[in-house]
Amino acid sequence: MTSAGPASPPATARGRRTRSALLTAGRQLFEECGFSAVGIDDIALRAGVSHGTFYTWFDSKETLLREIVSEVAAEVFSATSIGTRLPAKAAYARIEAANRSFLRAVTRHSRILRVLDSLADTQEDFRQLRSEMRESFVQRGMEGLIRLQELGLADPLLPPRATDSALGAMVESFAHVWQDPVEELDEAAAVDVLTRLWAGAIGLAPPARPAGEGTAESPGAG
Amino acid sequence: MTSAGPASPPATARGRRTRSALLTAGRQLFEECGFSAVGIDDIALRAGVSHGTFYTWFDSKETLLREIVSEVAAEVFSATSIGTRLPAKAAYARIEAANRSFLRAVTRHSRILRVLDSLADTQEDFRQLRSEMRESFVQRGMEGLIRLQELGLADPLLPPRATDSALGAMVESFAHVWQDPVEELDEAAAVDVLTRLWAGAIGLAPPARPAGEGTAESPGAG
Amino acid sequence: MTSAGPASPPATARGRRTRSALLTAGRQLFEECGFSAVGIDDIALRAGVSHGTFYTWFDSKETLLREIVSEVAAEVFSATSIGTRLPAKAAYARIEAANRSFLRAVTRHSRILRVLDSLADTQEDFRQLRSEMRESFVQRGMEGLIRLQELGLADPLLPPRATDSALGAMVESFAHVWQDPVEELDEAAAVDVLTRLWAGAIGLAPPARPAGEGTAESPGAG
Amino acid sequence: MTSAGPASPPATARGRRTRSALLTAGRQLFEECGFSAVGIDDIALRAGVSHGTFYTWFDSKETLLREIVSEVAAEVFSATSIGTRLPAKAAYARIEAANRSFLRAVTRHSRILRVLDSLADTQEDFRQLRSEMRESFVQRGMEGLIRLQELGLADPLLPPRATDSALGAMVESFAHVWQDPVEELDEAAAVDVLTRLWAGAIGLAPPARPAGEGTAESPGAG
DNA sequence: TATGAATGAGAGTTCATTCAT
DNA sequence: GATGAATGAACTCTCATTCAT
Repeated sequence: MTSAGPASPPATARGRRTRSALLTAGRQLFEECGFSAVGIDDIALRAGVSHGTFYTWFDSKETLLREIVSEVAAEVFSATSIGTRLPAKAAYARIEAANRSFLRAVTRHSRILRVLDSLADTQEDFRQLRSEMRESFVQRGMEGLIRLQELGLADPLLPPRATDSALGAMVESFAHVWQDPVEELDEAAAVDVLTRLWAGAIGLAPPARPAGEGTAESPGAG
Repeated sequence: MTSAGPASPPATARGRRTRSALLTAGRQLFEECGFSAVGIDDIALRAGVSHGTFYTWFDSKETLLREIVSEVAAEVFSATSIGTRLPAKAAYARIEAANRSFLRAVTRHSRILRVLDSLADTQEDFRQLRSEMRESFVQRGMEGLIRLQELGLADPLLPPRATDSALGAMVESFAHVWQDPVEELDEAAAVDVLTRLWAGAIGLAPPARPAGEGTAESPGAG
Repeated sequence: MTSAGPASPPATARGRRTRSALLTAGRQLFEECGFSAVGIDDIALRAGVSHGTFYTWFDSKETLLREIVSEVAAEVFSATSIGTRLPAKAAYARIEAANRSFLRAVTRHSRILRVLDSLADTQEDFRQLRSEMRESFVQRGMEGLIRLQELGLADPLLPPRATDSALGAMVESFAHVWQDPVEELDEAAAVDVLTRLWAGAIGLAPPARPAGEGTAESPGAG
Repeated sequence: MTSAGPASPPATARGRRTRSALLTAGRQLFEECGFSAVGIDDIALRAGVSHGTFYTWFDSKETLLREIVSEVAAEVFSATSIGTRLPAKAAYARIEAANRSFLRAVTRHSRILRVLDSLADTQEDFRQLRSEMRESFVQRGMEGLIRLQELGLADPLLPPRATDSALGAMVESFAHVWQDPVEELDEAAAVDVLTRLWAGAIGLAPPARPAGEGTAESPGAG
């Protein structure tokens, strides 16, 4: 009889608090243990409510994840449009800005994005979300690359999509690997390396005035 | 987890057959559905043996995966040493060879590597295996890069570890993304693009005589 | 079961409205889905009130059903006394009147009576109510039958209680089966058949004057 | 991954024993408490196995019931064909035989049939099974009645389907009511009354020589 | 009175693992 | 070695009921 109802939004302050406590608890636990290792009980426990309350606000564990992931996706999407407004001649700076913003977004959400990854291999809708996030970044890059190729500033032999796909993957993966204590770079240094690599890869010369850049040598020590 | 028994190696031909049927079935299923979605039942069923027989040969589902993954790791490790013996002057060709071999290895095992990834976030020993696989590739690259920097053939400002970490991640991730039908590159083209990007990234000039390379322009159309 | 509170009768017009909305909604839903398949949520939803309001008016789901069923029982009881006042000689007409009225009552409440049936098998108080409803009908019949036997108008060999029990069950069950579209009889025809069977069963001759009975032939077509 | 498998039939004696213990336990409990009040745990407990074992043999509680009910249905169907082979002239005896056999079958399975009833109101497949059981009995009766009408031995005004539907319902319902200690008839007496009523209802004269029937008067005392 | 949130016992079900044969 | 049955902890989800506002 009872339908799987969309678990309507909270109507009171208390409800709002509970709901967001569950959201937070869920996110933390998914990040710590992965999706399937986390039980509803664990989430409710950490949120400080009874396990039945979980279902007052979410239809299922999957629904909860979907909502968490949507928030993240929104942030990543918005990170994607950074640097667009810089003037065309500042190509290097644009790439740098885009890299910084993307690196930052991915880094902040690294763990949950990996949870998403693991589900994307199996479930269609998560896969889709995953591709969309990548695609939005690749798109921006492609447009830039094509313009640079037309201006004679980038290697014209590079196929734009594959190129940006590879370079985007580089930044994203780097963000994940970077989490582990193996590397000791601060954000500025990481962005610097990635941008340098990116620019070099597409044949774009770094900005003419290399003098006194504070960031360039610090990573050299690592 | 469980320390029931060491699940001794097969002593008969029949045993050998059964064991490897389970190994194969397990691998296929893990690739198709991921780790946690596959049950012992499913594995036994596909291997054509009964339920309980699984435990004659493996202590647990995890043990099975560990063995599967070890095989893959060995292959990836060996792919890592390719190109080492080329003479120092052929830097571009060495990178190309290394990329081809790594790309090929990762591509062949893409799905199972992703299963490994998803467990590595949570379980220490899988995480370790994962880093070792990466590290072995990064090591080779670093050595090469340092030599090139000493010879004045590569950008001396690049920090070797971070650089190779990023570029290695680029190749590996590309291999995964490449599986999906979005990109339409054959292996040769993919290797070409990746190597071109790699070389450009570290400031290494492509081989002097670029004339008449069959692979270079075909991807340019995409 | 629960003895929370007596759920006092409504003191305001608004209360009266709410209470009867719940009663109506409950009845509809029980009829549509059976007792255990209906949730408090469903009832409140259909009554247009909130979840918790239900308990302002009823102690439990069972209490609600009990009240619904009581109303029905009252109607069935009163249907039972029909035809009593006809003169003794019009035996056939009396039986016919009783059948019509009982058939009508049972038919109108067929679904809820079946809900009652299903609970009566397990819960004593519902069982009791059930028997009382039957008994009241059987009683009337028995009195009539005994008189007819004394007058030599009915088969003296028939044990009155068993006879009326069986014939009463016939009418009641027929009412339930009749709901399904298998049979295509209108009420008049149904009453006619049942009464004919009843009268024949106890050996009572149908009314002497059979001429021009409108109902007799219509069912003959079915 | 794992499919809802049909829970294959037992391959060993132990399996057979367990399975039938569950069947028996389930039947007893359904009869005692109704369907929804019985839990898997209860069934397993009474069968003397762990609750997980239930699912080795049955997919769900419903599956179990379906199997129990199927057995009953088979018995009732076979009870339906009794008396068919008696010679046409022995109409009364045929009806009596049919009634005895049907009454016996329904009586033996009274409780479980009521469980079936309660589910039939809501679930289509159970409803179907229920109608089929009734229909098979009604069919036999109709054929007999039509022949008797043609021979001038039964009231020609009675519509055959409705008549037999009503009379069948009478026997069946009587069987249920009869369970309760209200009535004190042995089987022979019950069959006698029902058959007498049935015969009378359709206008068939009882066997000419009623002298010295042992069963006829004993119930008359009740 | 009415509301919406919280509760928690308990339901059905799954599945890695154990074990007698 | 292989088999098929048994196990029971763990899990997701439901819902009648309570309660603060």
